[in-house]
Amino acid sequence: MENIQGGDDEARAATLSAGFPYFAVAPTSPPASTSDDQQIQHSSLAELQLPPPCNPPPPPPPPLLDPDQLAAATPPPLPTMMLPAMSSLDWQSLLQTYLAAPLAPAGHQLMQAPPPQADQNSGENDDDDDQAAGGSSGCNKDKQLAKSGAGRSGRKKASRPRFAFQTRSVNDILDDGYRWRKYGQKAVKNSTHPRSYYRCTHHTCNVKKQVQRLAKDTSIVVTTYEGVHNHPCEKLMEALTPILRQLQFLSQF
DNA sequence: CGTTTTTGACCGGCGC
DNA sequence: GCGCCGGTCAAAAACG
Repeated sequence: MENIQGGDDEARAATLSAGFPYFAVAPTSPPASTSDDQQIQHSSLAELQLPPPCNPPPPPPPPLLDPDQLAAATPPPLPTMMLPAMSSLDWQSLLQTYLAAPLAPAGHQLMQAPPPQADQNSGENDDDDDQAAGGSSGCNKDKQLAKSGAGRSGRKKASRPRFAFQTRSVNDILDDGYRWRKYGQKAVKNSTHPRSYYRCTHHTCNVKKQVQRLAKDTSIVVTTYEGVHNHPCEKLMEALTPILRQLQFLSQF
């Protein structure tokens, strides 16, 4: 099985796009919320050589407002999406996951990553600076020894939905509307750039994401989301609040 | 002072 | 069984 985590980044991207369900995001215009120092370029689907979608996306819901009002009240339109055939449950999960980045600078390729797997490269002994990952050497801390054993039983759980973005940005961290806390950083094989690990700061939310730059094109950031948020996106709700207020106001008549 | 980031160590899976 | 590697933990440092 191709190594999705640590191998060549191009091979990784190719595997992601070729071997797994995906939906691609083809934004029509840059969002207004793009950060000042984020300069995003839009990559084309043809350039990425994605296969054709399995089926057309579901029809959009009818507008709730007069088109003129809608145009005045709503932010720039969400990107169009091409989606594979899935159950409605999968759709909910997929779309919720996609909502993890509604405010992110557009211009990204979104792919579903394979389920978590053992992803070691075999045999290769490439020279990278992954020194921190060395096995248990002579040094030990009493506290860590005390917590060893059942302390880290949460790893390698059942597979959760994972989706990878490719974003061309000078910023590693995209403003996706959620708050994240970094809990680790690792150097990975065949890449000069480390991979960063983030967890959603919401108390009950267990969504994680990994951020890494492509070795071959360091202007591209690969963001892999794992899990589905179980709470609303703060910034999305913030953006929607005026619209909801307007809807409430208009519903009085 | 509370929160977030950094960073070294540990754990578990897998290939050899 | 050993070593490599990705993922995670948690103490210390940095930050606002």
